[in-house]
Order: sequence, then C-alpha cells, then structure tokens
Amino acid sequence: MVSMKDVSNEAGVSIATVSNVINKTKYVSEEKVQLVQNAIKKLGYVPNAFAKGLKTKRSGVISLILHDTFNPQYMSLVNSVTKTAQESGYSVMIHHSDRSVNKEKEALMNSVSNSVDGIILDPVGLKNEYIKQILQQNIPIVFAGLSIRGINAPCVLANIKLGTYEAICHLIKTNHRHIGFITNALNTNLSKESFEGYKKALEDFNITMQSEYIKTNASSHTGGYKAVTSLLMLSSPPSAIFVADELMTHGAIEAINVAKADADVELIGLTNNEWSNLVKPKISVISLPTSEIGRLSTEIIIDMINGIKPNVMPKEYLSTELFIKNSDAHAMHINTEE
Amino acid sequence: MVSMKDVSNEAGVSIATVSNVINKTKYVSEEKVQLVQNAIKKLGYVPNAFAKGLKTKRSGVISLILHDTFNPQYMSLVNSVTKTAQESGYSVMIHHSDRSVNKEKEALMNSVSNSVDGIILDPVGLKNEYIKQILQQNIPIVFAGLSIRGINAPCVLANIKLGTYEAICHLIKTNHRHIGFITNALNTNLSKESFEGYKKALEDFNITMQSEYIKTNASSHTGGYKAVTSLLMLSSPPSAIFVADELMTHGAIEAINVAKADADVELIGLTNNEWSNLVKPKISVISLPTSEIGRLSTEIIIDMINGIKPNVMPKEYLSTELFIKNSDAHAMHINTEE
DNA sequence: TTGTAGGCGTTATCAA
DNA sequence: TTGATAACGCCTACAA
Repeated sequence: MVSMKDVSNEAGVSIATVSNVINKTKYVSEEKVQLVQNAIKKLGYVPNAFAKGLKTKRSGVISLILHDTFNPQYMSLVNSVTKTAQESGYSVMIHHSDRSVNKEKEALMNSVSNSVDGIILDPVGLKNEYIKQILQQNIPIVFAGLSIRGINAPCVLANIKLGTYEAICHLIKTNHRHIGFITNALNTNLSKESFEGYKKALEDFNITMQSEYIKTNASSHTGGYKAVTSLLMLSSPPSAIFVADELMTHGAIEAINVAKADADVELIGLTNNEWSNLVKPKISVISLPTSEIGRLSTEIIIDMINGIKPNVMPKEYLSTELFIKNSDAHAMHINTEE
Repeated sequence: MVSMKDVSNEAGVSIATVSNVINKTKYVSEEKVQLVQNAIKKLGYVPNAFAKGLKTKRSGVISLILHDTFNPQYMSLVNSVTKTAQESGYSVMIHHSDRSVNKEKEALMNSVSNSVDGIILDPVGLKNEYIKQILQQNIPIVFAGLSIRGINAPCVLANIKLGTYEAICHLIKTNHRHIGFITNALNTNLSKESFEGYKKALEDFNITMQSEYIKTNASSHTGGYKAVTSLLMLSSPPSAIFVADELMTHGAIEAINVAKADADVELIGLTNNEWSNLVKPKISVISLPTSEIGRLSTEIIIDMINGIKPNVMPKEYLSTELFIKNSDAHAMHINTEE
C-alpha cells in the first residue's frame, strides 16, 4: 500500500506538506503542490481512511438502519439517503434489523464500533433501551418513519393521519357514507395515526362510525383479502374502503375481483408503486413521501454532525399525497409542519 | 472515548491481555477474563475500528455499487446482499453510480480509500479503465448483473437469453406465430442476450423472423407505449409481444388498454413486482433472479476475501423464471450453469 | 500465562 | 513556507 510517506519521498517534500496539499489545510507553494500532485498520480496514492479516522475521529460514513426491507417502498428511502449523503461527501452503510430488536441492537453496536458519524434509524418497535446508550456516545441520531417515545431526537415522519383524513374526506365528498377501514393491529404509530385520521374525517362530516366497517386485525396480503371479503358480505356493505398498507391493498384488490364487486366499491390503498396505476379495478392511492423522508433525514443528520442543531424538533411531519384514480394529477397536496 | 488502555487499567491487567480476551487470540486465565469483561461492561468499551483496521488492513465492510437504483428490482438485490453479508459478520456500504462512469469511479475510489474488503459492482457500462486499477490493488471484486469485457473477475448474471428463449417458446407452443419483440437500443448485454434468445426460439421452430415485429429503439415507459402502438397498427399485427424491460412493460400495457386490444394480444413482460399480478390485461412475466444474484455475489466475494478461489469462473448464470398469467405456479424453471 | 513496546498512516503542534 | 515528531488505539512479535 502506498502511503503519504512514499508520496513525500517521491516528491522530495515532507509528509506534512503532502498532507497540507491533500487537505488544503495550509498554503503550500505552487511548485510543491505540483510536485506532490504528480507523485500522487504516479504512485496511485489513495488516502487511508483508517489512519485518518484514527486521528480525526470522523469516518465520513452515515449508518442507515432499516427495520423492514420487504416493503418495496424502502428502495426510494435508500435511494434518497444515499444520494443526499453522496452529494455531501458521505458514504452510507446499510443495515437490516429485520423487525428484530436484537438485530437492531447489533446494527447500532456495529455502527458505534465503525465510528459512523451519524445514524438514521427506522426503528423496529417503540423502544430499545440500547438506543439511549447510543445517545450517550454522543453520536447523532435521527429517526425516520417511526418515532420512539421518550427519546429526544429529531424524527422525520409521514403525516399519515392527515393523509388518511384527506383520503376519507375525498370519499365523503364524492358521496360515500359507508366507508370501510382496514389496517393491522393498531400497534404501530402508522396504523394508529391513520385510524385517527379516519375517525376525524367522519366526525367532521357528522357521520357515525360503524364498528362493523373497521377491520383492525388484518395484516399482509391474506389479511387484506379476508377483510374486504367479509366487508362485502355485510348486509349493508361499505361503498368505499380505505386500506392502510401496501400488501393488504393487494389482497383487497383480489377480493374485489373475486367478488366481481368493482362496480360497487371504491378502493383507496397505500403505495407509491407505479404498477398501481395499471391495476383493475382502478384504485386511488395515498403515497408516503419516502423519498423526502430520506432526503430530509440525511440533511438533518449531516447538520447534526456539523454541530448545527436542527431547527425542527423533535418531529417533522411530511405530507402524503392522494392520487385519485382516472386522474393524472393528484387531487390534494397539503403541506403542514408543526 | 474509552480505549483498551482504560480497560486494562480498570481491570489491572496489560493491554495485550485485554486484546487477547476480546479477540480470543491467546489463552487467558479465567480469572483475568472475568476481570477484563467486567471492566469492558463497566466502562462501556467498544473497539475502535479505525485502529483495528490500521493494523489488520481489514474493515469487515463490503462495498455494493449499483448503477441504477431507479429500477425497483434493486431492492431485492440490496436486501439479499445485506442479509448475506450480515450473516457472515460483514457490513455493507452502498453507493450509487447513477449510470455515470465518473460516479462509478468515485465510488470505487471511495471504496479503496475506506479499505473495504471486497466490492460487488453492478457496472454502469461495458468498461471503466479505473476498474483495472482496483484489481491491481488486490481488492476482490465481483460483477453482479452485468459483465465487463476484458476483466477477469467472477460475474453473476441472469440468464436472460435462456429466459427469453423459454418465454418465446411458450408463446409458440400456445400457437403464436407472429411475435413482437421490444427492447432498448441493444447496447447492453441484457438486451442483446434477450434478443439472442428470441431469435433462437424462432429458429428452433422454423419461424421466419419479421423485422417489422422488432422494436429495438424503445426505452422507458413512453418507448414501450409507442412501440406497442405501432406494432398494433401494422396491417398484420403480432398476436403476442415480448417486452424486455420493466418500465417498457408499463407503457406496453397502457398501449394495449388504449387500443382496447387486450383480447387480441398476449403480453410477456419483465419484472418481479408483485403488482404485476393484478394488472389488466393480465400479463405473463419473466422475473430476474435478483435476490439470488445478490446472495451468490456476496458469498463469492466473502470467499475471495478469505482467499478461497470461486470455483465458477468467470461467469455464473442464474436462471430467470417464467410466470404464466392465470397460473399461480410458474411454467418452467430450468437451471443451467456453465 | 502475561507484559512491553514498536509501528500501522494520518493529522496537527511546534520549531525552524 | 516547510519539516520533525508526537499522538490516535490497536495488534503482535518478543520478552519475561
């Protein structure tokens, strides 16, 4: 491996001068700059990040820890984080916690051990004691997608409550009064907040919530299928259904197809997958601002690394978008911050 | 930051003993092991990867460089690479070259500078002089998804030629004789090999290739749309169309919908997106073994890191799968290696 | 079985 | 303006 010392020998200058040329830390005469640059090129010198990090305590690496990469939406998160980071000269290390608190802990430890400059965490659950230890290490952390209670760190989230509210309002305005709501066990912020939005919309329009229209124990493909099927079998079935998860939306579509009920029921799902435009029956969707979440999280973490306090604490909500079927443009796009 | 020295002080042993306890490099008496472990826990010691790497020249990091992350398929690649790596104790650093040879070069340099133990490269184009320099640095590299000519490194690819061949054979066996073929400019291995498969299938069944059925200048959504539209306007349009790209498949479906031609034309697209099951008109698809490509690439790179020569050189082909519409099971699954 | 000490490639302080 | 040199935290002969 060719080191600074080799370069300094080749160029006939001191190691310090080489370092100053590379990092532009001090003025070096044009003559020596040339000498050094030629030597670097000739020898194919590449700086050693270990040695540099050992001195500076900085790695130029941001750690991205994802809890569920099965969901296709995560690609745009990975994308935007990586791009934003690269633009600022950072590299991204990616870990999967795979819905396991233990793996999350491992990923966090690994991040500490690798001296990453900052961590973007999409947490597994509502708590992980180990996270507090990270904060004590003084390594910046921001939460993406989910928040963790009791932890004072910035947090970038989709405003799913407002998104759901908008979607339900749209349905009501297009004369739906019997609206189904399907989600998983209401044990995540996402589903809980989505349900809040649903309730609020009904309230605002003075519509009584009917418990038989609410299915809160669905999950994944099959769950969506079963939930919709049972809704359609009610004596007075809903004329519209909101589904708060991408996979469950799949199942919902199939159920409608099987029941040949596409003329009778309006569906709003959750996805930003392009394929959803081509699906029959046509559905409307709300899409999470995954890409923006990634970009903003990264910008915040970089600010924190540089000692700049993020001005929005502790939570930053990004709005979802509602795409109405048969319409290229999206219907509403309300931007809120708090 | 708490270092080994602090631990050794706390435990009342030497630094070397601490190191030996941590790395299990030498036998240490049970008594001192306890002492050290208690000290580690008490102080919250975490090894410093910089110092370690500086000595050992190993980082435990694999670099994954992707050329196009717009394509949703990449998520499963990222997924399988990360999981496989994590299982073997490696971390993954992810870079986007974004179809730019320059960015690819930057990512490679960054990888060298960070002393990654190995590189999985999904290359931008058919060549990049800089890659040869990487090989000279003696850092293991494997190509995923695309091969680069003139470079002697392992290479894990989808057997798109065979996949296309199977798909076209299926069409022929179901009595199609007029089969359209749509791809981009034939300037990538993928499209070239796909076209090879198309030609071979026609030959094997003694069907004359008709040049008006071949559209090789399509690209992206719009390209697929235009290509299919023009095919459908032929005086004797094809009864089946093969589309060798996910986005182009989108456009193709729309074109068929607009032309209301779904009864008349059979479509086979390229994707492994779950949504494609729900699309109308129903389509068949061949799917790339992205996940397997990721897993195998990672296994190979880890072997190389450990000095084990991969036994399959220089290319390893993984088979695609053909999913016939209206059928849950896939029709064929032929596994070949060469 | 345990300890001492040199050096990995940088950066940064201090002299020159 | 440039150059010596002492850390940074760890591993690993080599000694004891």
